[in-house]
Amino acid sequence: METVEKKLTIADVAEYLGVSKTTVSRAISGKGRVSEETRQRVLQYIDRMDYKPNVIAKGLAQSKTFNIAVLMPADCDMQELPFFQNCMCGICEAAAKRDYDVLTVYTTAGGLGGLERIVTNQKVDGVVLTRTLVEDAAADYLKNRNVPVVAVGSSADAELIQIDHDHRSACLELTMHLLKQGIRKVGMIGGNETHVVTRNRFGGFADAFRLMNLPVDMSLVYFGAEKVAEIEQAVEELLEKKAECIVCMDDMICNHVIHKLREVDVNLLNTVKVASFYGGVSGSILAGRVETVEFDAKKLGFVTCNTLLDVIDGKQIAVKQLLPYKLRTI
Amino acid sequence: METVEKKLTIADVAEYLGVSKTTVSRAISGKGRVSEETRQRVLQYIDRMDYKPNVIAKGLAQSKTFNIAVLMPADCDMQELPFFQNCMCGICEAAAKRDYDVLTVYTTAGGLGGLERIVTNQKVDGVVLTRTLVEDAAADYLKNRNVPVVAVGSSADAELIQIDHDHRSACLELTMHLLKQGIRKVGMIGGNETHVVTRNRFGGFADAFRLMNLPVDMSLVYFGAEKVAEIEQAVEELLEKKAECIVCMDDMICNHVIHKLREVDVNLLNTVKVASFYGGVSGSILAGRVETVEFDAKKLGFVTCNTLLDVIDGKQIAVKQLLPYKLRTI
DNA sequence: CTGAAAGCGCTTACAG
DNA sequence: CTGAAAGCGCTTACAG
Repeated sequence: METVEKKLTIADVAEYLGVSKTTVSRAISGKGRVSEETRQRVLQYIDRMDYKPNVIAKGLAQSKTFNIAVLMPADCDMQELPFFQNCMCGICEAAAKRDYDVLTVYTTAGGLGGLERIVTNQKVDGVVLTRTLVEDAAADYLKNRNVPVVAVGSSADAELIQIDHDHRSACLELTMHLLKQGIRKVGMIGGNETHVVTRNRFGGFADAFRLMNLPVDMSLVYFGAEKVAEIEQAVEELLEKKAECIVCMDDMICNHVIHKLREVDVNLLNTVKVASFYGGVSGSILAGRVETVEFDAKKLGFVTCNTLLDVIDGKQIAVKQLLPYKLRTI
Repeated sequence: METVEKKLTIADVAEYLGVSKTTVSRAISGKGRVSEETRQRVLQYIDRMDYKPNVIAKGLAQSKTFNIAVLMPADCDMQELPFFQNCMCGICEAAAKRDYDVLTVYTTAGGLGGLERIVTNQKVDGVVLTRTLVEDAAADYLKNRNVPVVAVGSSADAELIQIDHDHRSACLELTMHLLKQGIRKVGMIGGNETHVVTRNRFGGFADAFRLMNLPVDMSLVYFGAEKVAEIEQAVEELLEKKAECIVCMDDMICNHVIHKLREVDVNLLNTVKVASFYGGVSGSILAGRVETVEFDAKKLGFVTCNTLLDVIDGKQIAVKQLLPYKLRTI
């Protein structure tokens, strides 16, 4: 019933049109001179026949794979998952636009995971790191092998090409926005203090106070709030200390802070301001007047992937790129 | 400083050893006769030199890619994410073991997304569907193109090879376990009633009552509980109706049920039993004596991938495979 | 058991 | 502008 028609090859096209494979190849790729007339005949025919070049063969001839690998943490927790997922989505989108595909490789912190296999098997032209560590075995491995790498987020490694949102400036601007409203008792709840991103955000926070010639009250700053109980505890203390505003370092913290505030008093959000870094994960829970800096993990992935492909194409790339952010009230 | 040594090829190996490429190829692949002595010399040399065959070239020669694609929903919500993520992890693990790699393709319900590109570009040998729909454009597309497909979960499409946990038997056994303890007023809170999995689980629930010659009290059964408020509402009603036990359809429901029960009375878990289908997502929240049926999304992915690779290898495969489950108290 | 040769489907100097 | 030929790095009938 169903005939499995065999795939058309460049040879078939050439034969039918009475030209050489060379000519067909050139007409398609756009490299090398072909008369406009011949080009049109070729393009028209392949369009009509729905001919698609075999990317694998093309790759072999050019010593390329048209694949990139994305290193995903195998050990990330539920909170971080949406970030990586959105990031991945953006990467795939950018890759597809340039006819690249994306191989997923899982690694645990510090390990190489499936990376070695994929590299020695020569299945990718480059790699994007979605998580950078201080001692990054994967980054080192790739550097030694001369495989193009770009990282999502900030890394201390000055040789590693990296793309990140400008967390410091963002937090500076967010805080400034609060201070300019006359708010002085600003609380902050953040996660792991050793993370680069946490430090950058706090840096911006402190910058704002400095610019306004105000002291930052460290008794209102809480780091390491990773569990619900810790966050709620911090909120309680901040309320006791009469904080006028709470700056949250991420979605999860923000959600718990809002939840806690409402639990204490449904109308508390009218008096205590909440500000947050917001990845857009759980918008439905937020409903008050929350000042946010919005980040777009998908766009971050998109830009990172494009940068990697530029590197693969041999373009000169800035080592560090910072993406813009927007302030918004949600 | 750093010399970029060019990759060893089969020709280099052959030349060094003074044999033909054919022989080297055969020694490595194990196909075709080669004297034991020659084979050893080859294997030893390539091991010493750390030679790895170029998988792309191998693929071209065999008209294979050694890639599979995994279709991921671009529009899934946070609750479902861990399932897909774990599934993906298992798929990648199984693939790597057989020297395959995994391309990720995002699709929105009903669409083809990047699938078409990847198929016409001939970049994969098969596809795993992580979500099956009633009207599945992707499944149809692949079927028409004769590309091997295997689905995670249950599908109504009788031609589609599918792997799933045995939700019906699991829920039967779980419910039976409760009934045998003398519990009679069993409540159930489930999600979207139109999902195959929800129906299967409810089917098992009802089966248990039937086997015990007991009626199922539908006033204790709640479907469509997707929001927190709905779940909490259901819990309240079940408490009013003096339910002795609440069977939860998934992790999220279970977490909210436990949370709600504790909120009403910290010790309520001692009197009201909770039973749940459990993917192991947020164990830390669970702490009581909860009867669970545990499912392992990672293993599901692992098995599914292996099945797909078997299909690709031309093996005969059962259309439907059901994975075992375990009852546990956590 | 072993090898020369053709082939997988492209690209790209090189020559015309 | 166009093409014959060699090459990318493997595999695999076919012949010995």
